[in-house]
Amino acid sequence: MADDATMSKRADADTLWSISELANAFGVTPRTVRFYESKGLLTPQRVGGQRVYTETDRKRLSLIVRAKAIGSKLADIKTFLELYGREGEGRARQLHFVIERTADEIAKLEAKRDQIDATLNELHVIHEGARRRLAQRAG
Amino acid sequence: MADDATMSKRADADTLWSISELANAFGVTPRTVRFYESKGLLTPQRVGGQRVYTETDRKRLSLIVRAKAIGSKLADIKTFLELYGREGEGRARQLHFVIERTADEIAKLEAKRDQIDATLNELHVIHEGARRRLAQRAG
DNA sequence: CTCTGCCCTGACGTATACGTCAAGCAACTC
DNA sequence: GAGTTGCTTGACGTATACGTCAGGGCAGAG
Repeated sequence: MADDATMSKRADADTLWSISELANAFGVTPRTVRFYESKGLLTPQRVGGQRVYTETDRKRLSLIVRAKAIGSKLADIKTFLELYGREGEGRARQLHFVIERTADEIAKLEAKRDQIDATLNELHVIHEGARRRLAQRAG
Repeated sequence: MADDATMSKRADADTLWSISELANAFGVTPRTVRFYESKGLLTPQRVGGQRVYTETDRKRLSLIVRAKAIGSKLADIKTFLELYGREGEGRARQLHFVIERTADEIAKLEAKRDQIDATLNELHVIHEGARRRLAQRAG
């Protein structure tokens, strides 16, 4: 099963990054990346003391950045990341944990999206109202 | 009783709240409400030193709480509130300001909603994957 | 008249999420 | 081989959003 798909993936999957390369790729600072590591969100390998990041680390950081963008706290993101890590494991309790936690997160995010939609509606009302007033004034 | 609807409406519009009543109504603490005032987000009237909140204040707090729930910072919420305040004014520069700021906020929120949708999709994949594994295991 | 309850204003403490030095090692360049 | 660049680990500083006393006032109940 170690086939072509695996091989072609490996070209990407084998790419390694330094801390500043990875940080720049996501518009954050090296300090931020180290901070995430100190919080247990990233666990890069070391080569002579220097941090070396793999594709897996990159994906994790990607998720962190996006989760932050939607207002999640780092502590929440940590459990969130653990869902990805545990998904592969087959034990029933792990699966139950994943199912419950994802359901929770889904509910939370959907509620958040509803709030955003409500706020968007209000903003549209204000926006269009102001535009109409300006148009009347000009006309 | 002259008119039930009018009366009950007036009762709402004229209802006054103490700080703890208002705070409890939104699940926050009086300290939080005072903090928002110190940041210029609320400007209740005073009666012998004591804060008295009207329906307008209540609506503002409602907006603050919701905006916070979707991850806005208090500083942003302040300008946001000012959009509501300025909407009534007719001066062209004010209208332009409102139009631009609302457009900005709309763009931001739509981007945020897209991020949430993307994350929701991933969560659904994880959730369903785990459920299938559990089902196979059971079956 | 004291007790209870709610209010007030500072002032200091706390959690989160980093930024900003400081001091030092390692590799490459000139 | 001195300088530049990039990495390392602390340690301390900062902004946000409050929590938590501390100390005091007023108003009604007993």
